[in-house]
Amino acid sequence: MELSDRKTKILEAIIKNYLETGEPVGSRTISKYEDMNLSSATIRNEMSDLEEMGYILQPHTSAGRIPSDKGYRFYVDRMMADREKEVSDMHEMVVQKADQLSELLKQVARLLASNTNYAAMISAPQIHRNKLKFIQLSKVEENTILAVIVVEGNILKNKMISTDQPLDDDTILKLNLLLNTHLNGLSLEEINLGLITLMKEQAGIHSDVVGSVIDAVADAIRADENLEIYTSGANNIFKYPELADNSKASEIINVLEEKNQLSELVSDSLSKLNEGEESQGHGIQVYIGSESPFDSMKDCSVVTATYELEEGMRGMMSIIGPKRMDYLKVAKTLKTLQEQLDTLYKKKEE
Amino acid sequence: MELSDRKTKILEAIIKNYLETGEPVGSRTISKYEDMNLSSATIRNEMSDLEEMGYILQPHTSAGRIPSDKGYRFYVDRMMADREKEVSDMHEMVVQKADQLSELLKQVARLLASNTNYAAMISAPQIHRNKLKFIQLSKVEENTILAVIVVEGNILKNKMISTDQPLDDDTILKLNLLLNTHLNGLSLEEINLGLITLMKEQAGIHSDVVGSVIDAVADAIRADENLEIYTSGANNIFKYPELADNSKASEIINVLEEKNQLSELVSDSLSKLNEGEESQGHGIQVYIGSESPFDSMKDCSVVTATYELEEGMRGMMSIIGPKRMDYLKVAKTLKTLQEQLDTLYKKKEE
DNA sequence: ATTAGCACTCGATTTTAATGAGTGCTAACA
DNA sequence: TGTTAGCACTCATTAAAATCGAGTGCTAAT
Repeated sequence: MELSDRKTKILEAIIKNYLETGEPVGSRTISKYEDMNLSSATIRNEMSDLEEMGYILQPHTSAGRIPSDKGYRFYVDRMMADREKEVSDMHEMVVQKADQLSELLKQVARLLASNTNYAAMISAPQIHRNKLKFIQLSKVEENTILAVIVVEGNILKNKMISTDQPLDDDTILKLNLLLNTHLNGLSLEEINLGLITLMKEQAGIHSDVVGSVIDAVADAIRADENLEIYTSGANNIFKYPELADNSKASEIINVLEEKNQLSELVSDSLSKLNEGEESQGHGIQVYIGSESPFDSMKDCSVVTATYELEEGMRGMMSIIGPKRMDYLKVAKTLKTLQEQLDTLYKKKEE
Repeated sequence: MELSDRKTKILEAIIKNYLETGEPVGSRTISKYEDMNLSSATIRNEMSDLEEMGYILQPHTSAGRIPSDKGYRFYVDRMMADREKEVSDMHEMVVQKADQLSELLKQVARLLASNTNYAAMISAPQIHRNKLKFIQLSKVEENTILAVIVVEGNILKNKMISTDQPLDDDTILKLNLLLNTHLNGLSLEEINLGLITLMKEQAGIHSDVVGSVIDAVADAIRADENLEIYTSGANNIFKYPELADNSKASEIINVLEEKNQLSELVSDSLSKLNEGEESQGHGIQVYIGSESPFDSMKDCSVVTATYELEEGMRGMMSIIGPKRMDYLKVAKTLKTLQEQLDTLYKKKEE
């Protein structure tokens, strides 16, 4: 069967109404719309077709219709297409510059949640081009030295290293030189066993220090493993009765708190974006119900967007809410913040 | 009225039963206990007295009795007193050493939550004796230098500083020397305006760099402001019907997620502990219902314990659950982890 | 092709009744 | 005088029944 213009119009009306009310919508309701000069009976017939086509469904016999995942998908795709419709009732939403990256991210998460009334999360940016830039050893205590490792993108890693014997300043200077001359500018792959052995040899009795430093370097470069994620507005889900029931709420809260599933989502979303699926504009992805990469979100929709803070430093933010979320507003909010983060970066550049 | 032995026994029986069932307990139930050779009528009379004295209350006429906050308090104090009763059915609860402090804390939070079936939180340790130990400037890029600041207790703070003109290695060395000779060993109070001005003068055209570094030092020393807190097991609250109702759950989840109230709790609890109120053994504090420092926890009990990771690095962990929580087990669990963290520290020392 | 009309369905809400755990009080008892 | 059996009463909870009404599908008329 074809999706006629009229069917489209009716489907859209159903979804819009359901988004607002959260209640199944009946034929009568639709027929009362001004620009819909049809009787409820006609609407019923069309609805019956739409149901057969899989766009809507009945929670039970003799109830109104609600959108199916397919129906939502139709709506979202359509909405994304004509995005010229600007939503203008945006809250004040200004990202303050923060000297701590973590503070900035927390702030953004909070903004997202409070503006949308859904739950929000944001991941710290992941680095892509991970080359070692710089190593600095310094003596902190008699038997303790501090290694500071700087990776491209100015990501830092600190490590305290205890030594058997006290090291004098001169030795530290030498080790510093040794490490920097050998390792600077290298990526993880380029630091091979041969190189490590060579350096250990040259370090003589201090080879254990070199070993520790190299471990720290490895940690610093693949920092994405312990991907930091910040969330906000988890309690917003209680505003939507369809999510507020105990077992569902518990599951969602758990996902938001334990974060490990979220980090999968981040990887998934980032990699999809990198594959160049930018067709849907500005890298905004929508997962509706069962489209989500994991089960625990099957009653929710997740809208994700990437952001780029500095060259190559990409992170992801997302909104988690009921399927009947206000997709338009959410997309708009995400986009606004995307732009703001972008601007913030540019300012920094100057 | 006096709390006779018999009243005490009955009160304890009521509370114990309520902790298990979560239901109001009636006179008949108590009278059936083997070691309680009294008829339900007698129990009723005693209960009536206990209610008058404020230890128990009726949710409504003709319902059984439940403990009041005062009743819980009585029970907890008593329980804390004879703590020789060891609970032995502890889960495997071994803290793995982690090189990242944050990983360690997350792990502990998770252990607490999974062992108790309540929500858990832990704060990163706060430093008390905050003296500057060491500053290291290094050049990272042409116009960027990195300042690493080490404070007593080996807390680190990094800051990237952009400069107007490029700095040569020699200048950096000089600034390093300048900063370290003047500032080492000083606390926040001791770094006064006079000293700062003096240093800026000596730095000549590079006074702005000195300024930036001093800012970073200030940040590092009062690091307690952005006190990190980790939570786990928030969804456990759904296991207790009296907390699982939407508005209450929402409030609790919110507190756990937004953390700022928790950090007040941390300060409160740490300062109380520092005042030497160690009478209740091992620094374990119990807040029952309205005893809690904030309203949002009025339906919960909060049990807190401090831990000490290294000399002077004290943090706080706590369990948040229903008033009818298993106080004994919770106290035991906290104590076990306290000890483990302690051991971990000692191992590190060797 | 559209629509008015009508019987029918079924979740939700309200009403009513039944249940039973628990109380307070009184009078009898040791 | 403290303890207890007995009884009338209360009231949340549960179950069952009745009612409501939004919504449907189908049919016959336009």
